[in-house]
Amino acid sequence: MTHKLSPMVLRVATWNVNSVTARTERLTGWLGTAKPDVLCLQELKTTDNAFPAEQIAELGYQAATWGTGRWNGVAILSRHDITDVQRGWPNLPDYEGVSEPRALTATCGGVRVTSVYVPNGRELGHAHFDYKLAWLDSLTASVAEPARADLPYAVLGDFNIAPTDADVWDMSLFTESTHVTPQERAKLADLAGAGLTEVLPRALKYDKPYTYWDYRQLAFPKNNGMRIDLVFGNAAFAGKVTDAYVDREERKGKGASDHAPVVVDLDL
DNA sequence: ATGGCCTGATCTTCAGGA
Repeated sequence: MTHKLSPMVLRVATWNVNSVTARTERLTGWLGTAKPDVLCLQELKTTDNAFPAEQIAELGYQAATWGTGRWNGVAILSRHDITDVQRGWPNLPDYEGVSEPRALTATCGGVRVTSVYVPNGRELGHAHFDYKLAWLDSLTASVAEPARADLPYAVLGDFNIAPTDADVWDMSLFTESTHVTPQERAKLADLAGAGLTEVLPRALKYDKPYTYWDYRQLAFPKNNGMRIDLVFGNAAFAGKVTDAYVDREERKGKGASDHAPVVVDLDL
């Protein structure tokens, strides 16, 4: 009689919390109910010292953070030991001379993950849009090695790009806008070309798995959303996915982030 | 029901978000 080890089930998620300070209660609540093993966070909007590490630790989570203050900021939370933490990568582009905290990589729970907050781009023709494209080029260069590795690896986060027209509630409103241009979408194709496959989430309600709804104009009740929080995994990661979904329930109610978490379940 | 912006700092006004 053979003895078979039970498979390692792992839940990995990503969530743009739009200020971890304003969202601490929401975050701890979601950790308690969704119970992710690994959670990538974006838009901390605070410093490493002010990150609510104690509240996170009470729930059994370690945290690696890279936050410098008012804008940006990324983190990786894990119920397993976090090792090999890397802030950004070599040749990470600056914006106006500042190296912004938009990417953090770490190994935990048998997977390696990069939490990314891709620059917004602001407007077509803006210097920030060029920064966004250059930043994505540097991301693609950085994943070349882990994309080919045997260790499951994924880039998760707020890409500020809707991969297809179907990922926007009304494309007629985006004729001269960032987030939907061929240039931006080509960068996602480059990421796929480097060996990372997109993990597509299912929707918990309606037909579109949107991840972001503006706070204004009743966007959420009307489901005027966008799918801009994405997951790209290498073969060792993508091949082990058993389910993926957008937790739109977390977008409901008072004190919600304008983004919903994306959850990926793996059977390693 | 899920309900007409939110957050943090430059702090009563603004930049940035997307």
